Amino acid sequence: MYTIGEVSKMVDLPIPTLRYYDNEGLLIDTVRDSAGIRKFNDKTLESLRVIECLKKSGLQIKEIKEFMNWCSLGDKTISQRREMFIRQKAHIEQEIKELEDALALIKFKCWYYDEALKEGSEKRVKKLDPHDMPEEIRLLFEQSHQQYKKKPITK
Amino acid sequence: MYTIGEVSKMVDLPIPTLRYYDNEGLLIDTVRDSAGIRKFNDKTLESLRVIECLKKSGLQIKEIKEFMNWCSLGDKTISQRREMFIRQKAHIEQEIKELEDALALIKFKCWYYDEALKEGSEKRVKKLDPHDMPEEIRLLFEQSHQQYKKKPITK
DNA sequence: TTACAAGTTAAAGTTAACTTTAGGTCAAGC
DNA sequence: GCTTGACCTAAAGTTAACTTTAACTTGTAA
Repeated sequence: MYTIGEVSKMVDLPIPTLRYYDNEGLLIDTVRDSAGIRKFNDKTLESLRVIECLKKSGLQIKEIKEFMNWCSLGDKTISQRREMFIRQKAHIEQEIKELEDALALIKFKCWYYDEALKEGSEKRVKKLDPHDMPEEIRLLFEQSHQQYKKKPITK
Repeated sequence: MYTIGEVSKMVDLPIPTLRYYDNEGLLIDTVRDSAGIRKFNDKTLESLRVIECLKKSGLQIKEIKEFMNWCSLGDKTISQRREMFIRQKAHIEQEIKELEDALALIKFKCWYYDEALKEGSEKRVKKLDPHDMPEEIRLLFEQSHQQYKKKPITK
């Protein structure tokens, strides 16, 4: 059994955040001692891991609360819970893909500014055509310029 | 030259968001016609791409404004801009890593609930030891349980 | 017994990034 | 000449997820 301060240190979350989660109904396995002090256990740690994960996958606190509620309703909610994870899997995969595209642009810019710094000026590299870039850099450029590629407005 | 409505459709951002960015000083190449109407060009589209990317990398609007400002100051700010991209590269790589760990937990849970659904109950799979899981699933489990691994509180 | 450390509450405050509202200008088409 | 659609502004409103504040309790140590 852990106190709120111990859990706070273990999972590196502020105490008020843990109280906030508890008040919002995200921490379903908590108990209180006779003085009203919260007592957490290893299930709480596992819940906090799942909460972090579901937050990262794009769920809001109230949706996570709903999920925790399903958990406490037992086997009859298995298929809802399963479907939520399937949805959030797709969501997080999309998010990673978008971050990778952003990373491609950032890597391209790192190269761009390396060149500019070497030459003391952006002048040359600014007007460089993708065809004249090193293969690896051109691929980064293209990956980061997939969307809204100067396509004319249809209608 | 594009109007705000055209740009809005091209980049799929609401018109008020584009005005907001402009007011915040993120869109440095914009001009106005005699009636005060914004006229955007291809540089604006490229700026919006960079803005999206820097937002994804964890920068705030006011930091992006500062960056745009450096851009308009020319060659003497090249090394600052370069260092910003190097920092944001590290930031976004860390973010991707964290999302991948979250994804590992989600994939594990997908498997978990697949099993539970097959069996009509969580009972068995809930008390399963990692050693008795399929190799692939055990790896997901371990990847998602790297942090705060029941380590006792040192002081 | 007095101080302090760690817990408690309800309620108000914060923050960033938009988003909405209300009111106004302007050019084109009927 | 009047309506419509697209633009403009300043200012107020929204939202989620905390975070802070102020006041209180409780258990241990000096």
